[in-house]
Amino acid sequence: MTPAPETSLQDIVSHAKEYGFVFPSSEIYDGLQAVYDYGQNGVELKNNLKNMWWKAMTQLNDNVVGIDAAIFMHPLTWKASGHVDGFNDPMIDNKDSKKRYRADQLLEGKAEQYANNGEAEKAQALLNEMGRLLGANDLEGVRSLIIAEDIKCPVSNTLNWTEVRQFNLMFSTQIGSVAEDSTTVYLRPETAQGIFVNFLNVQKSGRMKIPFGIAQIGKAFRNEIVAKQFIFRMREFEQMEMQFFVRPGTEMNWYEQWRDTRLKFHQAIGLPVSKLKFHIHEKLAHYANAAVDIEYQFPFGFREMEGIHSRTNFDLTQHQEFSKKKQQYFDNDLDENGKPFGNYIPYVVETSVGADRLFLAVFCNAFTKETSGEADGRPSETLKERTYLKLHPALAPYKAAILPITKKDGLPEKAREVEKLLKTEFRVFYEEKDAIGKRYTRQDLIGTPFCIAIDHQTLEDNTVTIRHRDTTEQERVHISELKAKIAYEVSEQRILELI
RNA sequence: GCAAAAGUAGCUCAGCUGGUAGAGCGCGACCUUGCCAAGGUCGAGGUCGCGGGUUCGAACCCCGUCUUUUGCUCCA
Repeated sequence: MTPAPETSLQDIVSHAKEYGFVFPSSEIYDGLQAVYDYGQNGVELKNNLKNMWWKAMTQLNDNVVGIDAAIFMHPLTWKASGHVDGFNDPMIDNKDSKKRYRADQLLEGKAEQYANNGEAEKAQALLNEMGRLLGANDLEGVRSLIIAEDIKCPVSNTLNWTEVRQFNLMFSTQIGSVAEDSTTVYLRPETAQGIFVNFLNVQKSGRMKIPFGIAQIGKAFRNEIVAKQFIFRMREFEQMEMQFFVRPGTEMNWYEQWRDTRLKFHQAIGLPVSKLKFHIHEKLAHYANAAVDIEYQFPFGFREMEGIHSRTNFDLTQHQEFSKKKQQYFDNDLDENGKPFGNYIPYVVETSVGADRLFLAVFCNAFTKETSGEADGRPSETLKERTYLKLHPALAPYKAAILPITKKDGLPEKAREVEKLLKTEFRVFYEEKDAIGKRYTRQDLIGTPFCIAIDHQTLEDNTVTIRHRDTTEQERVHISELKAKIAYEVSEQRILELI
């Protein structure tokens, strides 16, 4: 067997759609850009991944608990986090140079020119007018002002401007049925804030002692300017985040520890070391004092899959300020002088992985095309291509397929007995139509690790064959051994033990 | 957002200088079939992305529009 040439993203997208993993959203209406739906097999794989992550966080760590916060949050949350002000700029494009500018910066630049020419009053008037227009959200007015002030693009030196557009990261909607009484709320752009605002609730109700973590899986929404690369960047996506609260000064140790633990997780679910790497952030966000990405080698290159950030006490401090509620923790542990560490706002180490990106990584890695027959020098007609998903058995949508070799002589009845035996423990697939080879192939394409064939010998001695997906090899086992054998192969335990 | 290319059956595609649509695979039924996409018979499935225009007549020519892909830009 020889490995096929590098698979393209196109192959992945096609396979995902053809075999019920990922569909474009609203496809019958021509689709909705950057939104995708998970199909019948995709949802199983994604659920399995989320479940593995959840267990790796909460079950393996007695000081990590989970929550499920609402998507809607009080609007002040996003003031405190910086998402409202920091991520809300009026942008304008010059049609000739194709350059994009911040409209407010263009006007401020002009005002500065006036000031430098000794026309301070004119400068102030311009800034006031800009402030008024932006405050009233009058974007057309801002554009008119730019043209009236004869502000040209420094590259093309023309006034050929597009309209001013507000590039807001967040989606907004209204709470309250009557328009006048309604309040603008946002669909959360990250799940982390739901954890921060519940920090004290969890700490107190769970009697949690620092260090401890809060984990959450949930949808988040971002109004991305362009969306590309399939489910890698979507407007609606799912995050798996854990915020770990630590004593100030210890954050770097925890940061390093979680960074290594998270890498082990990705390896444990089957992603090869060679396709994973750390990418350390040189330029840090305003809230972080250390940050590293775990990148996976997608068909379009190494890209961020998970971020591990040391977020300092930025978020809790912000929430304390905006909510006027103390976010302190009293640390009873004793320092080197024998005194309690006392009150402080904890530091936070965040691990944040995109469920959809993890799905894509696992799917890309599992997607395997092999050709056989070439190496043994036979004529090219004997060349066979085989495509299968080399998913970790614990992640596969179906754990086993039950296939009577023919659909007569009582074999289907016998096979149904085997199905009944297994279906309460594993998700199994029963099929009796078509040739056995075709049925094997169908299971390969969706990543089912085991095919159990029922033949005439089964009727005599209660043995079946198990055919392994990756090797296509078969072994004969007694029906009574089936459950234990499959249970071992598909067990989550074998993954968790590696982390 | 800009530029280029492409949209025909579930998938991959063919369809000549304009004359009202085809193949392979897949799908469904039946027959045959003892292990890696098996053979046979029958069958379902397309207002050719959408909207206009030219023409006696448009999948094909023209205009617009939507979607996708690739490259640039953006990713605050």
